[in-house]
Amino acid sequence: MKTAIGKKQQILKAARELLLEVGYESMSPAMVLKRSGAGQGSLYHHFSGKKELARTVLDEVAGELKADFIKVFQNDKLTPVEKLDHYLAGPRQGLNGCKLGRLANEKAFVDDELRVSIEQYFKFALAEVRKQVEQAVADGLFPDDAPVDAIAHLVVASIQGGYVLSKSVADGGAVNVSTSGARALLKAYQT
Amino acid sequence: MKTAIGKKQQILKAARELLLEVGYESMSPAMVLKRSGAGQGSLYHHFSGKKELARTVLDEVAGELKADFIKVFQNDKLTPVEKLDHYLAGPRQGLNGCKLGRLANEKAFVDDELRVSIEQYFKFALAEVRKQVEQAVADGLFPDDAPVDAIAHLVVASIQGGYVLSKSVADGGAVNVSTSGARALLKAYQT
DNA sequence: GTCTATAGCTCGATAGAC
DNA sequence: GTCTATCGAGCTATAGAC
Repeated sequence: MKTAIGKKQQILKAARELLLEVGYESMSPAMVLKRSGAGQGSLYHHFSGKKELARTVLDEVAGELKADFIKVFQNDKLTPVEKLDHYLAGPRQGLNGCKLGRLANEKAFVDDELRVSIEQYFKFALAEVRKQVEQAVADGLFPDDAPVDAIAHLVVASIQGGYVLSKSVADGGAVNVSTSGARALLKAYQT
Repeated sequence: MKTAIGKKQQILKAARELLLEVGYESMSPAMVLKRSGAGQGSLYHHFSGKKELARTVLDEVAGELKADFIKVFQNDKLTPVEKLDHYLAGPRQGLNGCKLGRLANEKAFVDDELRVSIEQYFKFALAEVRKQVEQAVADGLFPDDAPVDAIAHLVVASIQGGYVLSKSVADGGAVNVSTSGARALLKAYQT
């Protein structure tokens, strides 16, 4: 018999919110406990420490983002170029930042095991986008000499860079302007 | 008569390095003092605190980056599209991240006066890139109906997002792959 | 499994001698 | 203008009762 909602889930929920709101370095265990309503003991009973808590949340988030991805790209009624367009179309909330990409520059993610969560997600995303670009070339939608890897990187970067612009100029819409630029150029790129 | 190199300059140099290496939240005054060889008193004599120190460094950096920008875009022998291509060509060191954009997601930059340094830089960058895109349309190099603002955002985002990818997958080259994608699409966009 | 209490440390900033 | 000494607060983690 399962408990209604255990402290572990409340702690995970609070940590997920805080990782998006303030990032990893600025998220203290004390903040997590206050928001979740749990005591010190609960956190360190369920997790070895802050790092493992964050790692658990990030792996969950990465899995969800991958599922969103697959949902768009498995629609067999769309051409590869249409799938890329749908993926870019969003819309996105720029002031939050990407749940994973927003953490990439933090010190704890440089040499650390924490980075593997976001690394695996972005490698997956780049590979999925690249597949669509390759298919577009194979279908004659994009030029034969298209630099598929570069275009895949650009597609993902238009989102991540858009988030950086949104944060920098405090304009939640900037990320959607950026992706609309990518959509316009990809549309014109079709042969 | 000027002192050889005052403690103030040594502190600024150390802070500049640390802001690029570890970011703002993770840069403690103690680290700045250790690297610069100065004592506590020197830092708080020249600056009101950590925030003003960072603000001073970021304004300096923003000024330098703006100057680099102008150097590329004032070359009268290049077409607007060639200027954009030169700007994107870099190359860039992805593992460092953008000296300003890498900070955009930190908590202290959300509601804070610190953000104005990077906001002003990105607004300047977006405006400069947009001018080139507009000129390209005026010169008949880009289509008449080109979404100039969206393309300008995309150009800047291809760099910032490329840096995020480089950090995330621990591959310093990813940012240059991303910008090469933008270059390819812009080249093909010409009428 | 959850709680409170507290340890040991580092944070950003201040005091005051020279 | 530079230094050392130190403050109060908050950090991550542990101890141990229930």
